[in-house]
Amino acid sequence: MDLSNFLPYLLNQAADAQGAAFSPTYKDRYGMLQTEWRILFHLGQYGDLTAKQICDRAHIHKTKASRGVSALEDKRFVVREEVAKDRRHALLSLTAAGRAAYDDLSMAAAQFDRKLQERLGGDDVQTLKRCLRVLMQNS
Amino acid sequence: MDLSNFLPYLLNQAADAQGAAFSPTYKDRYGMLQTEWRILFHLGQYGDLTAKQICDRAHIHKTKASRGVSALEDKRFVVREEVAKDRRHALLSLTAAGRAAYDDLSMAAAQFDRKLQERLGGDDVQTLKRCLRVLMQNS
DNA sequence: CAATATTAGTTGAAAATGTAACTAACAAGG
DNA sequence: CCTTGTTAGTTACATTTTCAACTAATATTG
Repeated sequence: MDLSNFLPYLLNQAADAQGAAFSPTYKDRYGMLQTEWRILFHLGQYGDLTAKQICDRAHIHKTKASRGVSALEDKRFVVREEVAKDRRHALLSLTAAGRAAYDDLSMAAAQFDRKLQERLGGDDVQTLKRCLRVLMQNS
Repeated sequence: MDLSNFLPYLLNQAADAQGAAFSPTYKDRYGMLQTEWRILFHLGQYGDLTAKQICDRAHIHKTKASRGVSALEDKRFVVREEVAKDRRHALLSLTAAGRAAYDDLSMAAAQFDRKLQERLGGDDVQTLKRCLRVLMQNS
C-alpha cells in the first residue's frame, strides 16, 4: 500500500490545491466563504431555489447552508421570499448585486476551468470528469 | 459555465465523498482525525520523520501537524526524540502500538483502494491518477 | 562575537464546522 | 380535530481549523 497511490489521498490533495488556487477569487473580491460561493453559484445557474434544494444538490449540510444564506443576505446578494403554500420553505433569489457577483465569478470560474483543461488535455479531462462523477456518488 | 463541469467543484465533491467513505476506518477504530491518520501513514510508510518533513510532504500546516502529533502522542502511537545536532527538530517514530494501528489501517486503505479501482477500471484509474498528480502540484 | 534573521514548533484567540436539540409548519391516521 | 410524525430551517454548544504572536534554537552578517 503506497500513500502516493491512495485515491482518497490524491483526490484530497488535488481538491485542496485547486480549491486554494480558486478561492481567492470569491474570498478577496467579495469576502465569501466556499459555502456562500456555492450557494450563489447554484442560484445563479439554476434560478430560485429553497435552501433544502441547494443542500440536496450540492451536498451541503443544512446548518452550513443556513449560515451561508444568512451571510449572503447580509451582503445583500440574496433575498428570501416565503412561499404561501408552505411557509416552511423560503424561495431564495439573487438581488441585482448578487446577480452581478455571480456573473463576475462565473466568468472567472470559466476562465480558471479553461486553463485547467488546457493543462490536462482534452482527452484526459473527459476521463477525469467521468471518474470524478462516479466517485462523487458515494459507494 | 456549468457548475457540474467546474473541475474544482467536481474534485471537491469526489474528495468529500471518498473521504467520508473512508474516514470511519480511522475515526471509529482509533478515534483519529484525518490529520492524525495522515501523519501516522507518513511515519509508517517513510520511516522516522520530523514534523516539518511531514508538513512539507503532506501539505499540512504546522499548527495542524503540531496538534496532530500531540494527539498521537496522547494515544501512545508516536514518540518524539530530540535530535542532538539541532535541538529544534524532533524525530518522530511509531511505537509498537502505532505500528500496529498503521498496519491495520494501511491494510484497510489498500482494500478500500482496490474496490475503488475495480469500480473505475484500470485504464481510467491510470489516467485519473496522472491527472490528480498534475492537479495537486498547484499551477 | 554581537546583532539580526531564519527556522521548528507551540500556544491562544477567533473563525468555521459539526452535532444535537429545538421551533414552527405541515401531513396523516385515527 | 387531535395526537403523532415529518420536514425546513435555526440555534446553542462542542470540536476543529485558522491566524497571529510567541519561544527557543540555529544561521548569518557586519
